[in-house]
Amino acid sequence: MGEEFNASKPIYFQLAERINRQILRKELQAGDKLPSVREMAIQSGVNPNTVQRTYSELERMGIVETKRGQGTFVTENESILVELRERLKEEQISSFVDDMKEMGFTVEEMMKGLEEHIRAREGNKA
Amino acid sequence: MGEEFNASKPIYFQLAERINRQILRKELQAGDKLPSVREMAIQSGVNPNTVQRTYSELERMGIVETKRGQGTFVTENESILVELRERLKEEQISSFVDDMKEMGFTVEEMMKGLEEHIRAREGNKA
Amino acid sequence: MGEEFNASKPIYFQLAERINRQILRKELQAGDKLPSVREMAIQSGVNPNTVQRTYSELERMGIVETKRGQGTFVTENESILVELRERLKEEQISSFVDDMKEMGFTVEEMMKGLEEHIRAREGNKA
Amino acid sequence: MGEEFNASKPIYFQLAERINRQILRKELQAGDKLPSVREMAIQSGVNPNTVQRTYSELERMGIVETKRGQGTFVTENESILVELRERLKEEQISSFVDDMKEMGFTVEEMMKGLEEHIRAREGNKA
DNA sequence: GTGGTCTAGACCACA
DNA sequence: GTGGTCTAGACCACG
Repeated sequence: MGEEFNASKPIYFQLAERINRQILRKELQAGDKLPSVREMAIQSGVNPNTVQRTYSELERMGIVETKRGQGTFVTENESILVELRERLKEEQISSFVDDMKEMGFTVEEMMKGLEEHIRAREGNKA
Repeated sequence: MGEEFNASKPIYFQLAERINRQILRKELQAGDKLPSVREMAIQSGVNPNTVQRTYSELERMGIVETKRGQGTFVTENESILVELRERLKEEQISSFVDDMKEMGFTVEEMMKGLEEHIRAREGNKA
Repeated sequence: MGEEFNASKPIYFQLAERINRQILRKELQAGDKLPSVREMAIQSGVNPNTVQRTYSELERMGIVETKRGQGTFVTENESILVELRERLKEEQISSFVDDMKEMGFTVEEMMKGLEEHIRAREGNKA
Repeated sequence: MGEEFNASKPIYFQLAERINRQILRKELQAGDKLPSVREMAIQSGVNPNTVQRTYSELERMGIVETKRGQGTFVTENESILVELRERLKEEQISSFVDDMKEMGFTVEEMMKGLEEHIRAREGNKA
């Protein structure tokens, strides 16, 4: 049943992250219906209240929309999804750069290391 | 009392990571004495056995050397420290790339995003 | 309850030696399951944590592999077992030669004594 | 102050072994005076009664002789020393062979391994 | 059930 | 004082 949850961040937050990634990877597309709160609770092994909170957060961010009596859907507003994509990219990059700096690496080392890493992996694309 | 520990990775492991980063940042230099097991236990708020395990792991990796009755010291073998630096850099880069790919980003997006991020931060150097 | 432990070397280490010898003697073969940590603790009369440490060391050496929730098994990688055999043989020989030299015996005396000892024991094979 | 004592064998016995080895290595020769009980007790960091027992055992074996009012001396009876030498050699060899057999090695492997070990060490004689 | 981690508190050898 | 080992007993994640 997918990955388990981490104790360091709130579960509702991790669940939201997971859904966001599914959207980014196009596993969930604009307009797709999300599982119901109860179903998602069972799938994820968490309390329905937790799922409810996750959906609320996602709705607050404009990523999903709830239609009374029908369920929760990925927004059809593509620009929001584009923003989401940009925001997550920036977060990831930002924490990468911060971590590297915390370890004493210069930006030059990061860029050079990244290029080498990618070049080395180019042969065996997964 | 320094940062707290995360529940997702073993404490002894996180403590080792922390020390490794201190070494990378030259806060701990070759030959420097680490706090005694008991002292580090108090500083970190963990059990002395846990610190002991951390120090053992670091010793197994060659990063640290213990002198009986005297304490634990950062190895004077600079080449090991250089290797450590390279290994941690590669690990960090590797997990960054994997995470980004998992989120559906291409290598081009990563590189471009990174460059932009760095350029944007160049003005207000912290 | 098998043999008792010696006070001169750590128990976890002696237990590892014992298991290594069982593997060399083919009492434990590649792929065989070792007793669970708790069971081995009872059999050996030591604390489960001590057994855990023994198993960890063996795993670090590649001699044993753990499958979560299933148990600890002798590695199927035969070449590691061959290496183990060679390493232990060399260690045993090395300490024998060193001890003999420390007692003032020449290599000629060692070889000759060994040959005689073996020839004398050849008649009454145990 | 030399090596420490092991908890697995009685201290008086280990002390006797040590003295025997000194005799084998000619550090103590026939007729030499051993340190007084009190002095040896201090040198070795053990109780004088323990040293006394060691000397008694050595005397029972004919290896040393006590002269009232003068001290304890290595026997002048060379044949006893030769016997000692032979006995210790045989003990060492015997336990080596038993250990190797316990680990599943054949006598052929022992001999071949020993020869190779010695040949490899011939270049850099200590 | 399995192995893995952590704490508390003890004892040891070494210097 | 230092690090190293051991025990007792607890809790966890995984299957």
